[in-house]
Amino acid sequence: MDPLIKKFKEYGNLPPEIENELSKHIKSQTKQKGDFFLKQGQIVSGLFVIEIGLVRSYHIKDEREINSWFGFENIILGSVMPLFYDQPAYESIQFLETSTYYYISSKDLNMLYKKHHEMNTIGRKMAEEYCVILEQRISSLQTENAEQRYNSLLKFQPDATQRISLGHIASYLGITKETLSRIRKK
Amino acid sequence: MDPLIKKFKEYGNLPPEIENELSKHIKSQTKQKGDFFLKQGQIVSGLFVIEIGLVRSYHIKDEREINSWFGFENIILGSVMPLFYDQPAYESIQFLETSTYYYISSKDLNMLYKKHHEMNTIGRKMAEEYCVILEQRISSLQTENAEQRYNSLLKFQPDATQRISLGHIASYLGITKETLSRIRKK
DNA sequence: AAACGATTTTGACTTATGTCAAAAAAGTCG
DNA sequence: CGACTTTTTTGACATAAGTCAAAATCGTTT
Repeated sequence: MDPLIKKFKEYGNLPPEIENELSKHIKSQTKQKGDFFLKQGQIVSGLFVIEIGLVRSYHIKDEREINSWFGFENIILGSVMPLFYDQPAYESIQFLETSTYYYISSKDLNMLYKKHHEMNTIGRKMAEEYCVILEQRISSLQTENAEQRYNSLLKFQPDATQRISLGHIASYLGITKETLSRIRKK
Repeated sequence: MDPLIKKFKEYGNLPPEIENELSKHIKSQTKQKGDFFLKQGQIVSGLFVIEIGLVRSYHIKDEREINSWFGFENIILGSVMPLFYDQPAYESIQFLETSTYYYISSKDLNMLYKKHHEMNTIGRKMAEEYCVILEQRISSLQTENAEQRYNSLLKFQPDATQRISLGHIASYLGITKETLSRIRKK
């Protein structure tokens, strides 16, 4: 079974006929390090799961790249804005390692949401779970200093430090690379 | 029509028979300033809309109250954690003004989600929209300094300054009340 | 109006983090 | 391997924000 369907099934019941139809809309691709899944300003987007690889999402603010999340293997990934609003993506999604992933386009997914109400239970739960993750990140940014935020990252995404460059991690934590370098020295 | 149903209908189609059933589960209450909708640790929760009044959500961290959001009139409000996970609320929700609100319990809402798949379309869209709001807040905390975050708040919730005490706003922005007082003096 | 408590402001000082520039280290490619 | 680019580290200094304590202001109740 492809990894995206497997992931969907973790969130709710997926009747065989819907699974069958869904599977027709799922495609697999392999992209090189540095390639994009999605570029800021595009309306076309989708949901995906990485089988092997690593991705980051970022946006530009005051001519700087701000990393908003990192995506590891076997996690549902995507950009909420173009999915929900049919609006241009606020963020770009770029592969940090050569990656193989399975995806469904926003267009196809929204079509399935309309056609099969059961799919919305899965969609609702995915979105609700993502809300909880976002709330934790807000709490971390709101109350913790640089070192505590770094430790939170180590705790929840331990391999981040192995696979992601210091500069990218610093941006994600909302600090400079110099500060992160000094935190690490300890 | 009660404000909660009206709000639900903004997110998607609600067939009359489901609306009718839904309306039986919606209750209205009036609470005094200082009263709670929900206390940290409770599993029982729900979604609500305030007709008149104001509410805040907060949690305790290192013996301090950290405000996570403020809820004004005619906005869907609630705590995602107990709704999604059936787990104890991470946050408390307390009225900052005497408030009249309409609510449905998590239990009843989850029952309706199971019974009527159409309801999940509404639930999915509410959660997705909330994700977008949370992402904006993350970006603000991640990239802006204290003064810029205060200006962002003024922009998106202009009456916050009129109705919410300086201390509560400072906590929401992740700064001390002294710092906010100095920003305001400018 | 007086008295009380809570909230906000102010001042002096400390600490965390940012900035800029340069050096060191690590990674990449012919 | 050696040259080149990118990333990380280091140092000196600047700035933003926190801490603590006291005074001022505001709100509520009698």
